[in-house]
Amino acid sequence: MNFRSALRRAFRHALEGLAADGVAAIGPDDIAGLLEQVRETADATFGDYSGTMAMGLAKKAGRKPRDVAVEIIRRLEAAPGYAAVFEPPGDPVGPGFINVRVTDAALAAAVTRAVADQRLGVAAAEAPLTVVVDFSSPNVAKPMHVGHIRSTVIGDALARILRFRGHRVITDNHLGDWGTQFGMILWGWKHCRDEAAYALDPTAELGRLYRLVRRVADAKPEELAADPAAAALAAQHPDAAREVLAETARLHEGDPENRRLWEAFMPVCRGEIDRIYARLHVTFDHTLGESFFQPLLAGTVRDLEARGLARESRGAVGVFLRGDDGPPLLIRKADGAFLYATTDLATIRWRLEHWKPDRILYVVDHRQSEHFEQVFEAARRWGLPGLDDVELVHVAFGTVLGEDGRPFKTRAGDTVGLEALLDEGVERAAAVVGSGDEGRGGMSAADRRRVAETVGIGAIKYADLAQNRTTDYVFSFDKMLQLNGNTAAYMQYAVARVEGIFTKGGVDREALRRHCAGVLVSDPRERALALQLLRFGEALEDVEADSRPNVLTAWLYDLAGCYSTFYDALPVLKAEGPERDSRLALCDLTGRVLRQGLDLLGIGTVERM
RNA sequence: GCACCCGUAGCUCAAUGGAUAGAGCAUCGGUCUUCGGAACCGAGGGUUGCAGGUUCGAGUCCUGCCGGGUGUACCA
Repeated sequence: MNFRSALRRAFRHALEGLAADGVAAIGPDDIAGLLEQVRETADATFGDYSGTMAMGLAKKAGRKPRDVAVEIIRRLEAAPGYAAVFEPPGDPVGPGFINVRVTDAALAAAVTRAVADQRLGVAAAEAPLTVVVDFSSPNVAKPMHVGHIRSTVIGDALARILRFRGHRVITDNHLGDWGTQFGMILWGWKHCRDEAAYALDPTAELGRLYRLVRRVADAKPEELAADPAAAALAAQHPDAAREVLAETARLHEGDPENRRLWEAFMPVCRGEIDRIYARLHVTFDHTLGESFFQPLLAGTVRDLEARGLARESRGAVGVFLRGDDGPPLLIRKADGAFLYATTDLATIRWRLEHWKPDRILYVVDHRQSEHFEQVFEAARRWGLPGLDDVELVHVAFGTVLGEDGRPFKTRAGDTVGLEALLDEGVERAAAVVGSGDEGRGGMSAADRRRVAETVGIGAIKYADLAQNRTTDYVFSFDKMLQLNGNTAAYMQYAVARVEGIFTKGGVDREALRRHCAGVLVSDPRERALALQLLRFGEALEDVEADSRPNVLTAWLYDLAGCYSTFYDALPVLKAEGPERDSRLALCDLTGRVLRQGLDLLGIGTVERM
């Protein structure tokens, strides 16, 4: 049961009646926007939901806002299905707020049904869509670092949530496996490889070559001053930057040696990132990297040229989106190599042909917003069949900062490796887990390690997801591992507390779910908890609307708060009869919803911690 | 130069144009003979960077400033 959806249906009926009766000129296209003004109240003293459209409609109707509200209310009460679920709205409040309260009977019935429901009372989307989620997409030749975690964690959460909502979700890791970074490794391999080191630890050696050559090619004085090896190499090869690009171009042209090296290096690079995905419990339906689309690139450029969208300029080929003055979107370099814009355009076409999506989400750093604007615009002008009906969305996110407010780096100024970051999170979590009450410990060393892994990884993910993704965020182990506040550890603890009740009480949860006669919502704290539980589906709808997982974390945190208040004030195991069953059912549903919600965020839970 | 993003409590952050701008941390106070106290309840703390404007209503939209970040023709 989604109360908000039910109430919006009733409001739709009321507003259509208003239009039909000539009270206000409301067109069919206006209705959806007006219905968005039906939402939960900011303060429970106003009721559960409110409609605020009367104030806006007043001018259009040429009447006072309160009069319009009265007209809406009269039709709302008469709407089919309204009275079965909601109390009569009464008079408008203030300038024209229409406040609505769910009846206790309807609330109790709905929460009782949710207890017996596999989907916890969450209705699936009425119109399932095919959604491609393009996320993570690291450059395989570079070590994964803290910057990759946001795309990976946010993208995975969005995919899980959309899937639970009933959409057909296709996740794709669009690996950077064909760009200049490979030219760096190829050049490094040819000029300064350490074969013994490569035989021992290929990943580390490729990482060393990448870091070394990047410094040589960039030739920034301050970096070279700090790195004598790079400085010496740079002095020896003043033309390194150009040579690196040449290696990349040769790879793209099919040069046998570079191709052979690429094929040798790829499994090494893939193994490295797959290990991290396994640890994060992140999976993909497809991993179609840039190299996969490489055969399509020449045709993409030709097609865009043939349609008069792209043309040669200063030796390169670009799509001029803003006339001749603005910078073009380059799709082929003067040396013949293709760019990521080329790949992105070819990828859109390929996805359209093979997956027929309704929506494609690109979970990528906000710094690339201009790139995506241009790519989306170029794709529209390209006139690909079916593209007019596809939503292309850049799900942008901010930078990860250190506690000094600068981009997150080690003291030495290097980017922080993702694996080291996860290790530190788990290590710190182990210290926190170990500090708990020994009396109910009894956990083996293996259990404690498992719990620390779940809590540590969960803390890192949750901290990222809990923040509005559009802003930069400050990475702090101390804050994310706090046991209070909106953190993974607090949420996981809430789950463990619920588990504890059933263990201690020896309650058969399956039987409870089947036989619970009815949940009671007579106490305000029971009522508040029940209502919050039933808003799970609304929270997921809101996450989808703006691709914002922090809406779900905030809702889960509120749920945990409702539960704590309920549990602190009212006896559960010590209650008797129907009241005991009712409260146990609320506990059971809370535990399952918290667990499901965390699972949708890609975060694990434990039975004891 | 131009474009985009950001500026909210001491700190880290919330708040689809709605009602009294909310949490956590920190500070101070309270509850309870612990159904997991890793809890609960409460207080103080704000001219939402500044100045205008639109609106019944602005942290949110528009304009101009100030401050910070990012991007800006051949990296991704």
